[in-house]
Amino acid sequence: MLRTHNCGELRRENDGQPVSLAGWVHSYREQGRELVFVDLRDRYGKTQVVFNTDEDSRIDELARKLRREDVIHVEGTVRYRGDGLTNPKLDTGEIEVRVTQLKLLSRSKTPPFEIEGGDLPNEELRLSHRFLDLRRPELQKNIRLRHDLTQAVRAYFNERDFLEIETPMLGRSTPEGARDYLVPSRVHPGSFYALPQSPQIYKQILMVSGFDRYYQIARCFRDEDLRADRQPEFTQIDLEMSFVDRDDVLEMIDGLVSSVMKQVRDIDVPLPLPRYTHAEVMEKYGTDKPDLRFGMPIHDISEIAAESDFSVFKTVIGNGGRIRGLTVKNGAEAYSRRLLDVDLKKFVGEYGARGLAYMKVVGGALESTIAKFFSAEQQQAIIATMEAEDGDLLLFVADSWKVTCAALAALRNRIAKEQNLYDPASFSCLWVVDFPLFTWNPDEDRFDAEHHPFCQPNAEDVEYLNTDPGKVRADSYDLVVNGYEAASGSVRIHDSEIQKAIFDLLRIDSEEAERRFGFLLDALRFGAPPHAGIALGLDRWVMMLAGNDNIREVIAFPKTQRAADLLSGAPSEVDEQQLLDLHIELSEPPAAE
RNA sequence: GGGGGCGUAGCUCAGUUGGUUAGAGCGCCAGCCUGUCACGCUGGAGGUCGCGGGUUCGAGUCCCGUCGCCCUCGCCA
Repeated sequence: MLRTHNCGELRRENDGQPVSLAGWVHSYREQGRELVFVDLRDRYGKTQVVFNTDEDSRIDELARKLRREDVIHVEGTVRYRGDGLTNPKLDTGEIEVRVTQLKLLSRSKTPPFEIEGGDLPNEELRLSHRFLDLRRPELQKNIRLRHDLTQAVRAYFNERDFLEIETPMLGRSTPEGARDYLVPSRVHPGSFYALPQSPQIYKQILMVSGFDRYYQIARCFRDEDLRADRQPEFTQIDLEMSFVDRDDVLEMIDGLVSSVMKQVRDIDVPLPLPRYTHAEVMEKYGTDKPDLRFGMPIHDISEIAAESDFSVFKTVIGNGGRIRGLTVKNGAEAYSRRLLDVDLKKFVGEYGARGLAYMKVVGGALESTIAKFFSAEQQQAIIATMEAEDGDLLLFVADSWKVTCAALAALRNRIAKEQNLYDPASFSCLWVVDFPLFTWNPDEDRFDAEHHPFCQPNAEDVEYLNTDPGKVRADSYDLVVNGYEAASGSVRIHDSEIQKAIFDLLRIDSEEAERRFGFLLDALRFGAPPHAGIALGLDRWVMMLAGNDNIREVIAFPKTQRAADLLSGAPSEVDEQQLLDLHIELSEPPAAE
């Protein structure tokens, strides 16, 4: 071993002890020719080491050549620094190591950015020099947190009879859902594997095989556009249970969430986590993943507006639309006319809203350019419906149901942030249940599965399967944390006849269904237990627990928005021979250098 | 595919209505300094203003195109 201690553990009690340390030169301070201080750093902390000619002039000579990020090994003696000479900012600040032997293990080029202190460099540089970026304490902390979370998850499931089972990365492409990452087969010309979007089918088959309780920290791949909270490869905490119903899964995850939050961040989560129906949150918050760290629900004034003289609202209602809005408490003064007419209007426009109407509540009545279209009685009705008081600002979107949802949900999040309506360090966890089983796809003239095609219809709604499929609720559930989808799951179909019926509704004919999912259908015909499961987005959980809003901050080697790895240079062109082996011919030659 | 933002020294940024030799802080290099710890002091080096084209007597600045990064809509069973 090169070291007896790490750089974060020496204390005054170690005074006089001979030690050896190794690490990176974090900073370097020369005091005249014969006294040199170095803060030596490793992932445990920093320790000041001292070189002094009194001890050995050769060491001192070498010490003066040290530069930041050089890797060195020192031997020496721990010494209390002396009264008035300690540094309270360092855990090891009461002591220093007086060096008697110095060895330069590795020289460092001058780093392109500072490891600590100063403004963060742009992300491009951070990603191309990720090995340096990862030395920063923030990322070290995040990666550590990720480890802690993963271990807490494993411990929780291991204690409850779950088996951790791996499933294939090279699988079959199922064109439903997200775009697949494809891997060409060398031995089967013209055929491709797909990287898993999730281990969905395999884990269901594991239930059929009798494994009863499965979990996996599973890497998943989706070739879709990236966002701040989305990477093309990401990690799910995936699990599946047999002989359970919805509530069993929800309770299991309630326990997981509270246990993990307590363990890794000492956060107390009251159980059970509240449950809302999909219909309820869409009506109240306009989204299936509401951030409930604050209130500000959506209110609907369609009925009042229909009776008013305001033709813009009446036309929308005549076309089957809705007039819905938000009440910004004490917001009347907070938003200037310019902000409302330009910024916020443009903002809701991104979600398809053609306009943003606003009113202020002043002296118990409405003040607005459109107030004149509403009678005194209607104004009172609006104030009552919006639960508004003097000084409040009312914001309205008049549009289709869908557009009012999207625009107001986004607006609600934006305003809450701007108005500091919540503590960003707080947590709100909730379940959303009873999602619709299908959504109508007008482009393809058919229904699409809202969750995935293996989701069990709610028993009460089975009668609508043939008459009104849009009405059928699914036995599915999402866990929402701070406005993020943090987990998603469902009770699965374990009857091949029902599964076939669902495929029919999705216009996947039996031949096609057999071709795509035959192995699952076949498995379901050999004695499938009722089963249900869920998958949690590990990266998002770590991100939230790290107090971050960017998933790249909790992934060691993330990709850019264009799915490139700036460190390794992936994706890259390959040799002609590799393409030949894979029977691949490029339709367009790559651009010349 | 659409919308928005950014790109000037190694890093973070400033740079006026288009006008002399493009600046600052940090970092880097050299020297000085025996108790520093954001050390201090003195001096110095360092620029394809992302790239290409255009307008102009003159472009970091204006116009067109293009590349990269970020946010976002669509997309993400």
